[in-house]
Amino acid sequence: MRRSLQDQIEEAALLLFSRQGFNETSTFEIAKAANVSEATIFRMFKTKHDLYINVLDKYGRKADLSYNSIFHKLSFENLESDLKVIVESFYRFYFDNIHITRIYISNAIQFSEIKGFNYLSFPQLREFLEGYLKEMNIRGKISEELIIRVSDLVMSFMVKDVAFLTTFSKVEVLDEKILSHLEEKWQKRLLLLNLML
Amino acid sequence: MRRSLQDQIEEAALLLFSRQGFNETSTFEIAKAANVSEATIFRMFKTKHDLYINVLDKYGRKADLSYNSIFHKLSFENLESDLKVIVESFYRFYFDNIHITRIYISNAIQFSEIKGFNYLSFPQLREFLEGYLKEMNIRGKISEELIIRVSDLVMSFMVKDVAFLTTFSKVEVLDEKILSHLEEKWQKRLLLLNLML
Amino acid sequence: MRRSLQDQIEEAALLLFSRQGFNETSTFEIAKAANVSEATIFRMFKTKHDLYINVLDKYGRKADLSYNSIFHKLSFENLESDLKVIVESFYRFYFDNIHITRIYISNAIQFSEIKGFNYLSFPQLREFLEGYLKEMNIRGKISEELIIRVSDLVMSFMVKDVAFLTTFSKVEVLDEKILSHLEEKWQKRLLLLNLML
Amino acid sequence: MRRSLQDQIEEAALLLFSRQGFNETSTFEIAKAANVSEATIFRMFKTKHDLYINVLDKYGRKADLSYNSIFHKLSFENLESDLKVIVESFYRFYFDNIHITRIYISNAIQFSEIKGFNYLSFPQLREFLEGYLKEMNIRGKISEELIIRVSDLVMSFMVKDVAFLTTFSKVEVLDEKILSHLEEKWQKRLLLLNLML
DNA sequence: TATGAATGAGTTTTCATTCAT
DNA sequence: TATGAATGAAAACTCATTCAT
Repeated sequence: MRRSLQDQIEEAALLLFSRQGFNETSTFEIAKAANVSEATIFRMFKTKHDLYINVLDKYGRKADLSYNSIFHKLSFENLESDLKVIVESFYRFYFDNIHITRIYISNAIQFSEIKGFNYLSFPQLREFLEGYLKEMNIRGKISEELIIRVSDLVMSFMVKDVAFLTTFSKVEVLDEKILSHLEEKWQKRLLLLNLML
Repeated sequence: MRRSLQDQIEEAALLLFSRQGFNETSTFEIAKAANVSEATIFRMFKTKHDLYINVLDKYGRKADLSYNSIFHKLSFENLESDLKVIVESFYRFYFDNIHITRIYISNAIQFSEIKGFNYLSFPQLREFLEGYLKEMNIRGKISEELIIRVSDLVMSFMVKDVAFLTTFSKVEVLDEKILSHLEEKWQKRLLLLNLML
Repeated sequence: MRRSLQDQIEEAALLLFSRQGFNETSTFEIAKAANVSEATIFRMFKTKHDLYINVLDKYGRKADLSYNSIFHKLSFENLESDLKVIVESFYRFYFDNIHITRIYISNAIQFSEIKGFNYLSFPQLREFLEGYLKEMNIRGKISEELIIRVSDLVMSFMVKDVAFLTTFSKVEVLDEKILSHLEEKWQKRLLLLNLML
Repeated sequence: MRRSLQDQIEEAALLLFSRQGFNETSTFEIAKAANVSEATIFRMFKTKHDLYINVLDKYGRKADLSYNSIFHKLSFENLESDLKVIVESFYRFYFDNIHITRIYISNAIQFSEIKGFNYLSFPQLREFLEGYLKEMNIRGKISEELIIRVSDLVMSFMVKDVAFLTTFSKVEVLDEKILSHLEEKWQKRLLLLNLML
């Protein structure tokens, strides 16, 4: 029961911190949104800042890419079509974790606790990508030196897109319209990648 | 004399807004940093928000790329070496205007007045870059269709670097160490560009 | 317990608003007088203005003439002696509600929420008076056309007295001296009324 | 020239104090309305309160009934028609001096300097009225004891009307509509006076 | 003389946090 | 355990008043 209460608070906080920022979100608002009293929040978290860190940590950890679901969609034959699949999966991943993503991006300056870069460039995502590229190298589809270069490029485009969509454009849901727009962009980007091969 | 005082206030505000954000900076802090009373601030700017907008506008306008100083450094022969010059000039430009740049990047979510993207991708910088590429096209050094693709790529890398350096890493001065690190990165990026040619 | 605290605040506010006016009374003063912190006031009332309206409403409603206590003092035989009784009751009523009365009178200009005239001319008081006069008409003691004329005259004198006593003379308690002075005045005024009969 | 400047200030202050009250009117507003700097106000008047008193005194003194203009309109034959003339003159007088009148009425509570009653009941107006009634007594038109009773009654009605019109109804100009409404009221009031004769 | 510039002392209001129950 | 009640500290903002020029 208590667990559930703590969850309620953390969820409400996540959403509000994501939409309004830390200082713009009052504990009163969080309490109301979580359907508890302010006092309850402070019994569970020493300070508002504590709650913040807790939320970051919890949802940061939770954000976990399900590799298998991607793996079995890959051909390991055609780099281009595989990258399309990977890229879309990544976008979906970011937007499935939209709130934590946005907090990391937009509050990075004020809170040194956030090592946004690492999170955003998502070591795991990069790792996954590089894993795939290595496999492709083994299979003789790309040269070794291209592994890092391709992953750099792909992550760069991804991160930039996500940052701008979530902060400047305040997009919270990745609908069909946005997806097709991104697909178009990547059509051209993949042309560039083809050149590298 | 008055001008100077207003300048003091605006400068102090710029710095503090850049380092701490809008809501994390109190008018008291600004007053102390500018060596004036809070009342003086409010005589000159109706509200704190007014001061903010004013600072953005003033330093936004002030940020102006001096084209000539770059132009005469360009060979218009070797794309790679020219791009190196341009890219470094751009970095320097962003860091000469570090505070306004960071404000635009980090406060974009909360203030719709900020069209951070446009500013950051600096229409003028992009224009300059495209101008150069067009010239190179005329001189037969690159194909027409590459103009936009190259400029997109260059700006993407630039913006991402600047965003991460100024917000996540809180770098305020572009020292030799960072420059050489960036140069290294670009070494590889330019290889990629070469492939496109 | 909470009720009591709110009461404290409202009472302190009533007194201070009555003596000094709205703008001349700071929330700090009210808090001090009510023995609470300013924050408590603002938890209970969204704004200072809200507190003001609340006080007006609460004490305005509370001000309620107890008819019975007057009725059984009336002879319904002698108009003059009955009017003396009524008039004194009215004065007492106004001074029992001295603070709300004074607020209504003196702040009417600035706050359109206050329909001071209606309050001051106390529909209920006038109603009561007219009720009595109608009864006297039925009993054949006065003509019908005199009902409204007498009530007008009596209310006019009353309102003027109360307004001047409470605002210009700042009287807060209706002591014997004032009462006897008013009685004297009414001696003459009743002579006038006798002429009308 | 300076005289003119002081006049400007006093006039602006009179108007604003009348419409908004003392505390609701800032020296900045007065300065702007008077087309001078705030500093100029404080060179001429030690404090804002000084300015207030000065304005009251100046315009209080200035408010002066022109007896002659009324006198030659009186018949000294018919009390009723003469009173109509006098009463209308009085109303006009109050509204010609609307601002000072309203200040006296509405700020009386807060400023003990204002002896609003004396002003409002305008010793001179009452004097004039009593002077007229004495003359009528000499001419055998009314009994001596009625002099004071009639003047009391007339002044009571007048003062009440003016107070309500200027404060509750915020009337500033005595137009035909209001005048005819007042005339109607006095039609009935004069009936009452007739009874006294 | 007249004023632009500057401010100290205050105002209303917010909010994270504590505490008694 | 959960919370309603209470608040200290600070925030943005106002304004009468002073002072150098």
